[in-house]
Amino acid sequence: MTEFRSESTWDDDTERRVISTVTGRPHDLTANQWQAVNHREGPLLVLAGPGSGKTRVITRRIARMVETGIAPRQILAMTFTNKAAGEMSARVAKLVSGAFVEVTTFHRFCAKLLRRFGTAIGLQSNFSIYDTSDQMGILREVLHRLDIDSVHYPPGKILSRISKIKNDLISPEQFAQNYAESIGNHWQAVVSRVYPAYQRELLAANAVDFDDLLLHVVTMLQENPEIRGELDERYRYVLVDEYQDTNLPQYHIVHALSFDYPNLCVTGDPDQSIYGWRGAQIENILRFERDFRDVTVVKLEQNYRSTKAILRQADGLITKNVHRKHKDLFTDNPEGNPVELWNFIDAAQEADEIARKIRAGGDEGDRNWSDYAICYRVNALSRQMEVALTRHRIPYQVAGGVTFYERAEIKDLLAYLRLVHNPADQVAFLRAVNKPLRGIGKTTQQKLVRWAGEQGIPLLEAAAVAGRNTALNKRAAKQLEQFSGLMESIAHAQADGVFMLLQAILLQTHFTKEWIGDSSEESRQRLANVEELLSAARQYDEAQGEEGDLEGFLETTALASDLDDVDLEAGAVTLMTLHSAKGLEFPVVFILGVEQNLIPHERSIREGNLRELEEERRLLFVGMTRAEQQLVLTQTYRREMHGRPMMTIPSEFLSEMDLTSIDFMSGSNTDAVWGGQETRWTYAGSDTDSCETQTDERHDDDSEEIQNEVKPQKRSRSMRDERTKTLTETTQSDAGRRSLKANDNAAPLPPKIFQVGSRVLHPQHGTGTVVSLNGISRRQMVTVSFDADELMRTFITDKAPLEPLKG
DNA sequence: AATTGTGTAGTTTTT
DNA sequence: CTACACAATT
Repeated sequence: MTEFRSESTWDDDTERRVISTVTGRPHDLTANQWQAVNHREGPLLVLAGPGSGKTRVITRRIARMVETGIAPRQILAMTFTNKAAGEMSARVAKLVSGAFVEVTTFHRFCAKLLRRFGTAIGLQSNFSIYDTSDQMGILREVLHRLDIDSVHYPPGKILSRISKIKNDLISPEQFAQNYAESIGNHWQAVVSRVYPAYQRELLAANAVDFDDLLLHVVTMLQENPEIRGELDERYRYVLVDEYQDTNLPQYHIVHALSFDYPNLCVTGDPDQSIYGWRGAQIENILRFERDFRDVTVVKLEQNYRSTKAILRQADGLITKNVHRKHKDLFTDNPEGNPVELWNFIDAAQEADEIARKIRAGGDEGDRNWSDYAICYRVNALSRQMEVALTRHRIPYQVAGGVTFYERAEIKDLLAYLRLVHNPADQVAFLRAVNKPLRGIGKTTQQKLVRWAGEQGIPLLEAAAVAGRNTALNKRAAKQLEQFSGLMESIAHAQADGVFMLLQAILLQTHFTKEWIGDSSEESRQRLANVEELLSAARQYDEAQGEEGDLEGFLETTALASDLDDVDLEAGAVTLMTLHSAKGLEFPVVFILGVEQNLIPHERSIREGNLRELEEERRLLFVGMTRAEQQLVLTQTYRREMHGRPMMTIPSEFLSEMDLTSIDFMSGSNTDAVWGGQETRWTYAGSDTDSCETQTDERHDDDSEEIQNEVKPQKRSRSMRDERTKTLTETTQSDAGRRSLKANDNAAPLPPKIFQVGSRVLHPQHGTGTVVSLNGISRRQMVTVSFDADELMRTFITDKAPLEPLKG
């Protein structure tokens, strides 16, 4: 036993002083957590389940390192989001006052490196950072010049392809060469022309896109071993959070900084890898132990967040993933309420009932609005929820949407700032040049772009000498020269800080002139936005003191995210996608639309690959594990998809859990039990009248269109008698349904009871054995393996002429 | 140069 | 159905 050592440390959550034990381990850390916190030299992998106190471990570990004598400047902690970086940074600062530890995002860190070392790869230090709309601007120019039709080749799609290629660390030259050497399709042909041109334009504009921030750093580190060595030595202790979400460039960066000093600590959870579609490589975390020698692995499996009931269902789900490292999730928390599955007729009812429930929780006084989160797979689902919350007068915030810095007038103003800072910035020039309107229209702009391209000079320079361009008419040339003069004057304005510079711009350009006299709501909003930008600039200046440089301000605006201003204590219900919910926690969580084609998303089903399906499962897992006390999943009977009402199919994930199903579809309830699952059994007879399923017997190429569209009732009888064909095999005519209608006011038919393994009889297919059950209530489905042909067929229990056999 | 019309596509999006 | 981009108007 080591010598008794008395020490005390700050509890980062409660600010309570905690006394250490004999082992030196603080009371508020478990043995595993302490092992991670106390680890010093060598690679460390922390596999942290949801709610296992991962952030605490990281911050405490950083504090511990500083306390035990490591120079703060040798520590680098990297996260993905500003928010995570901000929180972590604040917690570290609280633990070790006075010591500055660099806690930053990957992108910010890379931007910083490029400002310093970017010249090594042909970038000037005042480069601009292009967001998606800026990228579009460049790309449109490129497409126009290459005479590529943007209808067949949408810029957005091209960009995402380029992004994918970049994330695979393939340079334009390599891509073009690969294409030349192999038989490519027309998309590759286009990309092999566009990608190099796009990249050239970016460089000419002294600009980088988000991917480039990482990519250029990788290149810079590869081509300059001395810089890599210097940085490796400087950052001797590197920590990376959410390592399961790193992509290839990030992997290279982290490794490049951990070669001579492999004190790399990564934390993450393979089960929460949900950004594979964006290039994140779950393999990075899975192979960590093979990437380094002598890796210490710490597993944090105890959950401090959720009830036993919630954790059990989440764990039950995630264990269905085949490609997975085993983890034993457990909690000492109470059992809590069962996880519920609420069944609704449609999205309107779904939204209304949830709002009603939240209202009741708030009114009873034991819940705050901010206790609730409503999550969904796609943003489109937020709409009806918003309507319902508004109607019930419940305050809410939607994570996502348009970032402040992406609003038109703000981007316009920022374009001036960017142009001051980086006169080569083409997108900024084109944005600013005619706002406010000064008669420099599209044709003039195109002529200027062409001419400047030929001359090989930036647009601003070309504008300054526009008189020499014979293609331009006199008037246009004069306007351009005037604009150039204006920029000159702004750049030389006696401006101390960003705030004053912005004021100079507003003054000299008469930016707000057209809105000032106008009392319309739109103008009012725009002026308010401008005010807000001014105050953001002032705050920035104050925070930075005399240093208040333009570069830093622009970087902050460029790297801002719409998640940054989600305030968890805002006293409002939070609406967000399952993706943006990662890392958050709420007492009560609703997950909307747990339906096939929504989650798992239709795309992941269509691709038919397990990898994508498993990512969808992880996504649901992430959503479920956000809940502390109460978790509710919902599904509806029909839902509008792409504007058309469709019958839904229960998510296949539902059958992988054991949820308490509650039916909101009608008032008349009869209890029933299936496969040990308690269910409120309902027939919504009156409602069945208003909708009808339709056969999808087309065999054209469009047949990937999903399942059964709901049609209004005015259909011929013959149409009504056609068979329903869902994704599943199915259903007998609606004989069953008709009898139901006749029985409208009579006692409902008892449900047929099937269990996995039980024997059944089908009039056409003969006898068989039940293989699995899926779905609930009226849409409970049963998959049967038939004796005759050994084929599996799935039926909607309630519609198929399938009878349980005894024995 | 702004307005109106037409067509088309329609996940998720830490930066 | 709706949002968006682009084209064709005035």
